[in-house]
Amino acid sequence: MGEGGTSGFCRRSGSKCGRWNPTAEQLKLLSQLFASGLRTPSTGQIRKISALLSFYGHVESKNVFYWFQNHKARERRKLTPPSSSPMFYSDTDNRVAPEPERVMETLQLFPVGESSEAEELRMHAHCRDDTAEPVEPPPLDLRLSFL
Amino acid sequence: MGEGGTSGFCRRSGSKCGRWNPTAEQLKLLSQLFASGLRTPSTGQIRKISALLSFYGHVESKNVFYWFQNHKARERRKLTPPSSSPMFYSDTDNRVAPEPERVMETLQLFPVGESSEAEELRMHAHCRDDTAEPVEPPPLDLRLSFL
DNA sequence: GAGGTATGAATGAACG
DNA sequence: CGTTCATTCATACCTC
Repeated sequence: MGEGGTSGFCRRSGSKCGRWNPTAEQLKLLSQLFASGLRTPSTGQIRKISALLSFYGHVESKNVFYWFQNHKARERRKLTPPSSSPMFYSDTDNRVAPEPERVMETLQLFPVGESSEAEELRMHAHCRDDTAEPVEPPPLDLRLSFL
Repeated sequence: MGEGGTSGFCRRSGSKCGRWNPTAEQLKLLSQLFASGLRTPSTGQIRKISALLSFYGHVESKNVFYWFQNHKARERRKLTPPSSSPMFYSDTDNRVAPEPERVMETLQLFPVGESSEAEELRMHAHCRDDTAEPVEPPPLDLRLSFL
C-alpha cells in the first residue's frame, strides 16, 4: 500500500511532483502570518516558519520565501490601480479591506473551538440563459493601435 | 427552478457555469489579437479587449488575461515536442536558501495533548488531498514575537 | 453513461 | 518588487 515513500511532497497519483504543495494546515499558518502583517520574512524568520510547517509536511525555506512573495504580489495585483503596466485586471473584484500593516505581537492559532471563518468563495455563478444566441451584430474592428 | 437569469457565462448547453466559456466571436477576436502579435496585454489592453468581448457575452478581464497566458503557453508547448530529454531542473539554483542544514534550533511549541481535530472541507477547492497525515500535532501557538 | 480531449483557472517557481 | 513561465487541477465538451 505504501506506494512511493511518504515524502511530504507528492500528493497525487503518478504525478512526479517537483512542486511543493502546501496542505490546509500549512496554508492556514502562512495566511495567519501574512495577516499578522508579515510580508517579507527574513532568512531567520523563514527558517523558523519552515520549521513549523515542516511538522505538517516537508517544506523548504525556499517554498516559504516564494509563498510570501507570491501572496503579496498577488494581493497587490488584484487591487492595483490602473496604470501603464502589464498588470493584471480589476473589474469585478476590487474590494480591499483596509488592512493596517500592524504587526500583531501575539498571534494565536486556535486548533479548536473556532468557527471556520475562512471562506474562499470566489466563483461567481452567472448562468446566462442561452436559449438562443443570435449573432450579435457588432462590427468588429480589430486594431492593435486602438488598444 | 426556472433560471430566468439573463446574465452569466454558459453559452452552449444548459451546463451550469463555473467557468467562462468564450463564444466563437470572442475566440475569434482573441485569436486575431494574438495573431497580431499581442502576447501579454497590459491592464489597459485587457480592459479594452474585455469590453469588446463583453458585447458578445459576459467576460471579465481575468478571463482575458488567462486566455492569453494559456494560449501562449499552449502554443509554445505544442511547438516544443521534440524534447525527448526529460529536462530536469538543476537543483543548483537555490538562491533563497543558502542555508546549511540548520533546523530545530530552540523550537519548543508542540505541547499539549488537546485532541480536537476540526477540519472542514471545502466543496470547491482543489483536491489538496493530504492523505492521511500520520500524526497531527497541531496545537499551534504562533507568535510573531517568537520569530 | 464512461472516457478522452480541450481549455480555463490557480498557484508555485523563477526571471528581470 | 513586479512580471512572466511552467505545471497542475477542474471542468466543459465531444466521442464512443
